[in-house]
Amino acid sequence: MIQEALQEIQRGTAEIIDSERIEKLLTAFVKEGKTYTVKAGFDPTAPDLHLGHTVLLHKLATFQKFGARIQFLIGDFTAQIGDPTGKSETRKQLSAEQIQINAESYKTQVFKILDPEKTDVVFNASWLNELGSVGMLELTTTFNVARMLERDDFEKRYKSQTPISISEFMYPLLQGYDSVALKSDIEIGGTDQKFNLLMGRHLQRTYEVGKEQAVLMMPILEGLDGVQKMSKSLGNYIGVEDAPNDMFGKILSVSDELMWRYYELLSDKSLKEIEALESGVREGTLHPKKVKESLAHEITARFHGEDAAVAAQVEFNKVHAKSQIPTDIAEFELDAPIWIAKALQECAIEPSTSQARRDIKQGAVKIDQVKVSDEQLQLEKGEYVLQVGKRKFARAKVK
RNA sequence: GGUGAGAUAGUCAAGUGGCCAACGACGGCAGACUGUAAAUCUGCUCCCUUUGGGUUCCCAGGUUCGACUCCUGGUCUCACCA
Repeated sequence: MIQEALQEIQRGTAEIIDSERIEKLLTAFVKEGKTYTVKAGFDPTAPDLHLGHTVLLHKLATFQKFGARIQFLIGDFTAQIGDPTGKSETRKQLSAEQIQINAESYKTQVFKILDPEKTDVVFNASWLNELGSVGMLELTTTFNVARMLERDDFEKRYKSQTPISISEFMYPLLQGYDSVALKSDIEIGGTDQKFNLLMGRHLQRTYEVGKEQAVLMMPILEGLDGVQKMSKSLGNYIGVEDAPNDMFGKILSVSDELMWRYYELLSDKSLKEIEALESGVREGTLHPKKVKESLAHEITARFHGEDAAVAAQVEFNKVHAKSQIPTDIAEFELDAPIWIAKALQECAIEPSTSQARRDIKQGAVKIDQVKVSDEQLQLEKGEYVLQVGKRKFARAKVK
C-alpha cells in the first residue's frame, strides 16, 4: 500500500527533494490515519487554465487520495511584486475585487479535479500584511545577496546587466515565508520554481517551524505539437473551458508518443492500468486509436461530465470516421445569386476570396459533401452545407 | 551624451536600382496516405472572380522612365563607449 502510494506520487515528477520525508508522511497516514499538508501557490491573475496547469492539480489530487490536505494558496500579496521567474517586466497591479473574482473563478475550475472537502483556499496577504516592516526586515536578514544571485534567472539578468529590482528579491523570501506561516509538509510546483520552493525549506529551518517541507517538482507539459510547452500564446493548448467537442478532438489529434505522456501526467488511471494499455498496444491486441479515445473521453468527462464526453465521441466519429456533417454548425443568410468564393468568405470559413479560390483549385471545398471543381460557381436560392477541408463547416441559406 | 548597426509578409531571415508580391526556413492551410493519427510526399500561404489588376518591404518627403534597394528628415530597436 505504501509502496503503491509512493509510486503514484512519484509518477511523472521531474524531481523530488527529501522523498524520505514523503514516505514517512505516507506511512504515518496509512498506519495511524495522520493527515499532512501539501502547499501549492497560484497567481491571482486571470485563471485561464489549460491542461498544462492541471498537471500540478492532478498531483495534488493524488496526494488527497493518500491523506493530504491541500493548501491552495492564492498569492494576492506576492502578486503585487510579481514573480520575476522568466519575465523581465514588472507587472501591473490587480485590484482587490479583481483578485476576488479571479479566486472564485479558480475554484470552479480547480474543484473539477480537487476534492473541496480536503482543500483549504488561503490568501497570503492574510499573514504577510501582518508581518509589518519589522517582520519584513527580519525576513531579509535570513538570506544574502550572493545566494540570491545563484538563482538562475537572477544570475543571467545580473550578468547581462538587465535591471533587477530589490523588490524582486523579496518574492522568493515571501513565498518561502508562506511555508513558514502554513507549516506545510510538502510543497509542489513546476521545475522553474525550484529556487523558490527550496526557500521554503530554508526559512522553515531558520524560523524553527520544526519541520522542513519536502519539495516535489512537476515537468512542463508539452502542447499539441509535442515539442513546445503548452501555452496559450503558442496556440497549442487544450483549455479547461474548451467545448467538449473541441477538447475531445484536440486530444485525439495528439501523436501516439505524446499520448503516453498525457496519460502519465493527466490521467486518473493507475500506473498498472497504463502499463497494461502500453503492452496491449505493443503486442497489437489494442488499437492505439482506442487507447487515445479512452484518454480523450476521460479528460472530456472530467471537465464537462460523462454525457458530454459520450456525445463528443459520437459526434467525432460521425464527422471524421464517417465523414458526415456535424450536428451543430453556424448558419448564415446570404443573397442569391452568390459566387461560391464570396459565400465561403461570408460564412467565415475562408479569410478571403483569394484563399477560397486556391482551396477550390485544390479540391478542398465541398457543397453538401460534393467536391466543387468550378471556381466560378454561382449559388442559387436554397440551403447548402459548405465545407472547407475536414473541419470547417457552415450552413448557408441563400435567399 | 558619443559612436556604430539595424527596422522586409505569422515568426526567423535573404534581396542592396528593373528579372520582386519579394529566395529560403519554420509555422499555418489543403490534397494523398491513414487511426482526423504521427511520419512521409505534393500544392498553397497580401488583396481583388486572375492569361489580368491593386496595395506592400518602419514613417514622411526627394532623386529616377523605374526604388525594398539611392538621398534627406523623422520614429523605434540593438551593440559598444562614456
